[in-house]
Amino acid sequence: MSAARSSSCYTNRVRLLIADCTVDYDGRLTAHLPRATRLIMVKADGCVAIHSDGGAYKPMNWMTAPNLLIESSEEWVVTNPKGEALTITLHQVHSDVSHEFGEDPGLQKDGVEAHLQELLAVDPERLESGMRLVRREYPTEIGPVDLLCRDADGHVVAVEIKRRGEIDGVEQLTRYLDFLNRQPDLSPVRGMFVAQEIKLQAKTLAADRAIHWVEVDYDDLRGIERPQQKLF
Amino acid sequence: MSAARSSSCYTNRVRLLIADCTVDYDGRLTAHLPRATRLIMVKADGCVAIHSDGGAYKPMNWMTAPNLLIESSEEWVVTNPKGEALTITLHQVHSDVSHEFGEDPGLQKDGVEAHLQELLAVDPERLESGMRLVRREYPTEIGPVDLLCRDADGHVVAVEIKRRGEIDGVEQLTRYLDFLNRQPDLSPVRGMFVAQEIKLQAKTLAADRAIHWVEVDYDDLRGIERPQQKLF
DNA sequence: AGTTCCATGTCGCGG
DNA sequence: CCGCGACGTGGAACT
Repeated sequence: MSAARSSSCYTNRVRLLIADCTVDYDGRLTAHLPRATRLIMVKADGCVAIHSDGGAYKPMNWMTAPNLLIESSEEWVVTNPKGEALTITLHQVHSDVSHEFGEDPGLQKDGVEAHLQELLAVDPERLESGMRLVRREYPTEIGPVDLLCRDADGHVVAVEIKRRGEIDGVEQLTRYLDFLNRQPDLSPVRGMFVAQEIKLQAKTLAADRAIHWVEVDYDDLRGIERPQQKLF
Repeated sequence: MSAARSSSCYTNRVRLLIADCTVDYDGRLTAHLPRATRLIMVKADGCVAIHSDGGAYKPMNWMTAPNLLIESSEEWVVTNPKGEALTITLHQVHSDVSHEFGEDPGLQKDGVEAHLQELLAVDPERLESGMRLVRREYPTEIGPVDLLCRDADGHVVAVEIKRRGEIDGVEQLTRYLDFLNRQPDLSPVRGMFVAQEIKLQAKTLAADRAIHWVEVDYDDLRGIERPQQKLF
């Protein structure tokens, strides 16, 4: 039996196999797929995904790169350095094609939290008059605070930024405040919860904990970043 | 131009299109894919996924069911009831095949949190000497506590079980404790946070709130479940 | 339908 | 490489 060895030797190539197969995964959990017809996709980076005809974009089983694919006529064994293994038993192959893809220019995104944070770090006065940035991603024992600022009076303000303001964001900020207020050099620290849109529940909880909240308009902020756009 | 209308009219069928395309998504955010060769997958439930040749199983862009696909020769427009839209402009179609799949028997899983809970409910002494189970899924106003136990001294212990212990698990347990401690027949209730692996931050927060934490070994627990395996 | 919570989450960034 | 938090999280179970 000749076992072809192939890991990261693909180059911009996707292989699509439609086959009657049985699948076993043994790794972070144990899972088994009884025999049926499915799509097996092998991407350029060597990752393998087994799709059924439904259930959205998530495959039923998969292995992410980097991994090693040992392929014989009836069985594929995919293993990775973490000790996970995926075994695909091929009962009948209906189709096996592969296609060359060029380099992909990649996805361009807009409107995420990181961008909001950037814009507000540049101009904290948007949050409150006289606000100055101390540090972005200010570290604490239980995680980084999005923005640490000082207000017009020189008092420290911990700012938590979300795209959408929900109750767990207020919880997160509350935890930061608990820890920050134990540091004598910072205390008293007050909180500010910032999002494009804040749910009523979150506003209520914030108010109850004396945390100010601010809804910011993303397009307004962008306008500030590129004011020349408004001149024409 | 004839626009074919097709939403949930597929039956156990997957369509695979390999095409030079441009993609725009406008919904929860705005995203754009410049022109390149990609795989477009349409599943039986009408969901659409656009894959490049790398980057694990997650597609670069997608629309989950239910949605409406309006298809012309050069452009596909996928919309859903939430007002999101995916527009695929087809510059050149290299391949367009579809395959009939039978009914899929579905995935069989093992090793998830529910199983951990079962094993610990059978033998709570694994958590602490003298621990006895009062009830699994003990109901509170804000949700069920995984295990409610009594320790060797007869004090009530609320146990939260996770596969991996992170900070929000500690938050969840804290909320349960708040509620449980308001019940005079139970109070004082202490918390115990249990997982196969607990992150340092979660340990820190738990310790800060006087919540004990225990890391358990899943294979050990299974060994207890099937001790006969060890006899041979 | 709305909400909550799990997930083999995946992904990207900063230390 | 690990730790941490965001994500168009997705998806399932439960109210």
